[in-house]
Amino acid sequence: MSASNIESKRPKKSVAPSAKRPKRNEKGWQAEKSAMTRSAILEATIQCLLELGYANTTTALIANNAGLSRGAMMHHFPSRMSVMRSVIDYLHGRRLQEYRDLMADIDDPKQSLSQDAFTKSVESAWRYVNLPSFFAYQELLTASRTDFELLKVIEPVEKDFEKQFLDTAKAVFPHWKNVARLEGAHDMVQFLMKGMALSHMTVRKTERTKHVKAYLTTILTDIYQEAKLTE
Amino acid sequence: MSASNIESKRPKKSVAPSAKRPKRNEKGWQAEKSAMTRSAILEATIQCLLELGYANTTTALIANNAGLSRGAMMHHFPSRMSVMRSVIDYLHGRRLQEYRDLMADIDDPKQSLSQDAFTKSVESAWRYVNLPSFFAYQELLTASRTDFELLKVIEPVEKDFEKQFLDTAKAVFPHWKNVARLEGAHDMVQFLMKGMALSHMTVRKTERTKHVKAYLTTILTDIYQEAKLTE
DNA sequence: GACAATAAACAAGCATGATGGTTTTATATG
DNA sequence: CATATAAAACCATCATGCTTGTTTATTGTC
Repeated sequence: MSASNIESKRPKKSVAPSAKRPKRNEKGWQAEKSAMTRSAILEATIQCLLELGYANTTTALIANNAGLSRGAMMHHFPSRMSVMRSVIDYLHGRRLQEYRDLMADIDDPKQSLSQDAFTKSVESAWRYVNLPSFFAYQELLTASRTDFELLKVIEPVEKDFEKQFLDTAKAVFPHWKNVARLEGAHDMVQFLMKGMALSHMTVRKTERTKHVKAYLTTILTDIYQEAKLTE
Repeated sequence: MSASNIESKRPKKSVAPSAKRPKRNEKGWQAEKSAMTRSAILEATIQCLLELGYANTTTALIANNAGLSRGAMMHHFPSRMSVMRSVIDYLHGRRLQEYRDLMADIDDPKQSLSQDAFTKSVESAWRYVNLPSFFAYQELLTASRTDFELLKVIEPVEKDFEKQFLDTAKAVFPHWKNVARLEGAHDMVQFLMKGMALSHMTVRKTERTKHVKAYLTTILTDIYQEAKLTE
């Protein structure tokens, strides 16, 4: 047996989740620490999903990445799938939050929607599909195509997500009254962004991206103008 | 973990690739049989990719699906990666061919491009991203994000594919002179179709799909009209 | 003492690549 | 033509390493 493993087998304590650590003599210290550990495991899992993909995200790697032993991890999550379940829920909320943050303050409550508002929303949508959480979730979604267990978990979440996602878009554009047109525009944006994000553009990526985004902005403006006529 | 396959362990001879089988006393029978076996292995691999995903596509399952022993398979392809290499090349050609077939006879050589031509091309693009070969390739592409070995194989192929893909689109629309606009339109179509194909639309899938396709058609018409002005 | 958190060791299963051996086909030679 | 020999195709089995989930042991907290 040679020391072939470059990485230390010992869990590294480095990954302390970015939060204050509780003092040991406080009330509820144990509970809080437990929550922090859980959170660290979820973050570590997401990291693994991003760097290694779903298939290679093993329980050992998650534990190591979170800075604890595999046994400790299995104490918090009794199986690999149970970790994934929690990660899916975690990403569900996080992605919605990130989307809302990105889309905040776009529609001017005082006036009708301007070209500028659409430019901003397209840019936000593009940023959104480039977030780590998007790729991590996408990894789970892709795996669920051929993993029935995972599909059972992610399907209802996905359904709820799609609804809340659309509702958020509606909330962002309160001036846009024609709901059917708004939904159509929402689909256009999301499908385009997703298609771009998941395409391996081998040449002139930035220009093409820019061009598509610019054109999409004009499309949105057109749809909105037309929608206003049929209010 | 994966769906427990209750299939027989014994290789099934059923998967004879859809071609005439050569007579055994002919000249070059062995070579031809070898080619058929290789082909059967590639088809079996694609089948596995579709049904089980890249991670669960094991050499044992491929061999079983192709109707021969693992040993025999390892004779033709010395490693799992070598199978994937060949599958990637195989899909490369096949997908281009399928796209060309779908896009054949769209541009009327006698007249300018009609609305009908764009409707047809959008429909073809949609069919294209719903072919098995698209999903099989997508499985490989997704895996390559976190599998460096695979990435090294698929990257140059992807690059060549993108080029030939675009060239095909150009060849399909010889009347479309403004190349920059054509490329932009091509991107719009491909990103949209890809985004739709890879989205798990949980509600009103057919209507939304139909609506996006219809709107995309009008977009293409607009882009083309504008492109004609700047010829 | 009861319980939570952690660590370490264990057993079973699976996927991979490699080995050794058998059958079938091709080819060279008298 | 007959046949010896090389080459290709094929099959069964094995050793290794990895992953999972379980179990056993240790430490610290209420």
